[in-house]
Amino acid sequence: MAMEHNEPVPPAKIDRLRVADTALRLLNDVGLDGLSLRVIAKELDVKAPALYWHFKDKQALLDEMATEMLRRMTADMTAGVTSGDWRAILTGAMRGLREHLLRYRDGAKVYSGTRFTDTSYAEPMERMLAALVACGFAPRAAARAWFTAYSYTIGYVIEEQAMGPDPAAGGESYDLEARAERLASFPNAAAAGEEMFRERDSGFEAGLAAVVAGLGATLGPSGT
Amino acid sequence: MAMEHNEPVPPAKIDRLRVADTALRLLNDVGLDGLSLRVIAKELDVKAPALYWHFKDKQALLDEMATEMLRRMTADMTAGVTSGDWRAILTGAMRGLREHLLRYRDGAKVYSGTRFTDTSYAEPMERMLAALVACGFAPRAAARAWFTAYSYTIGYVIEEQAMGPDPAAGGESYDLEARAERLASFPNAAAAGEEMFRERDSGFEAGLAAVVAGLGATLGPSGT
DNA sequence: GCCCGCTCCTTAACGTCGTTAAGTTCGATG
DNA sequence: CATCGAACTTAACGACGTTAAGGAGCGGGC
Repeated sequence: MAMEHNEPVPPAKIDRLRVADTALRLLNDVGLDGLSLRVIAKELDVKAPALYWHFKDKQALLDEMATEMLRRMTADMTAGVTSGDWRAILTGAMRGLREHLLRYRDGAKVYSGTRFTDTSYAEPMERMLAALVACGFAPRAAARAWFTAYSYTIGYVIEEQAMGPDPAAGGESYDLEARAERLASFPNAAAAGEEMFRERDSGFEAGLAAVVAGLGATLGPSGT
Repeated sequence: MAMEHNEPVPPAKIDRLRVADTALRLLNDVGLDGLSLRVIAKELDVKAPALYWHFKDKQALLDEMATEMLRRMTADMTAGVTSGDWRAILTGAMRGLREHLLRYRDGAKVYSGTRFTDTSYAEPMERMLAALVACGFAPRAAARAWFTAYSYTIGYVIEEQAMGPDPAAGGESYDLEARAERLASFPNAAAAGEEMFRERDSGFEAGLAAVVAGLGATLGPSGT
């Protein structure tokens, strides 16, 4: 049992990836508003200014977080993107995108609108687009189809996460009764709230199915 | 020319609406990051803590800004929502939504995920949904269709505004040449960037047309 | 063996932010 | 005229992102 050279606790040097990983882990505890540099630094047993050795500012750290989220997406979504019909490919990709965004509190807010720190996004994107083209999409149509489905997914998850925790899993989140009373004279709008706030998974699927169907009809290969 | 009672400069009392209006005007100058309470207060010839008489915190002010944005949308989008086919109604509504979000810097970020301060959103929403139902949509399908198109639009404009100013109107925004070089081995992804970064208006229209077509195919009235 | 230079981090501090507490002004009301 | 509440100011707090200056540790060259 006697180990030579046993370091008491290896300080585990800090690099961009370890910082981004720690920040992503903290994100679920403290939320985006609570994610200060001092909090991240404390978790790394370091003082806040030390982070400026690895990142030029906080936005660069957030960009690295988004890039790391992307890397994890592509890491477990490599299944069957190269084959099968384009509908299954696109649907599966967007499902995976949403699923990963939901893993982190304010995940969609962190992810959307940030610029990736390297070109690691290009390879999975290339595979995706190449698959669409192989199915008969014109190259520009493939890009447009991808970005359209992407926009839908991002917008959906942003709204979803802004609503608070899923009412189907615990707390009631939004006071639906009081809402119904306020909207007594707007029956359709009141019912729409019910439709939107509940059944988030199936709601996303219904919208995604519509988007994919529409992409096939307007941008898709003419033959299929 | 002698006017009695001419106040030198009417202090123009402050209320929630005037604060939100001023903040929205400033938003285009300073951006969301630069929109501090002290800046807003200075524009109103007031000190920052005075705002706390009218709003419980900054988020309440942002909510009021989003609500005011919505009021302005509905104010000049009352045209022909009650009649016509649902495709034109939904397309027109989403076009108007995007157009208004683009009027303010970070408009989509401010708008998305905020909770409105009153029920002024319900009336236009009710009109919209009632029109869809009148065209043969089931009530829940109408709500789902609306929210799907809404998510797409929000997501699109968020990405759009995060890219920076429109390259078609002035500065080059993003270094497309360097980008092309970095993505030399990913031809489809490189071309997709071109497709997405340029032609924003027509890109939005193409995606919107696909979404609307898909909604008709999957959620729309069976007869039409 | 010593010193240089580089990497990585600390200590100290600056200015700004959202926010709170306490006090002031002022017009309406009794 | 006294009072009261609405609307605002002054002062201050703690936390934030960020910068400047410096120090510990360590490698390679003379």
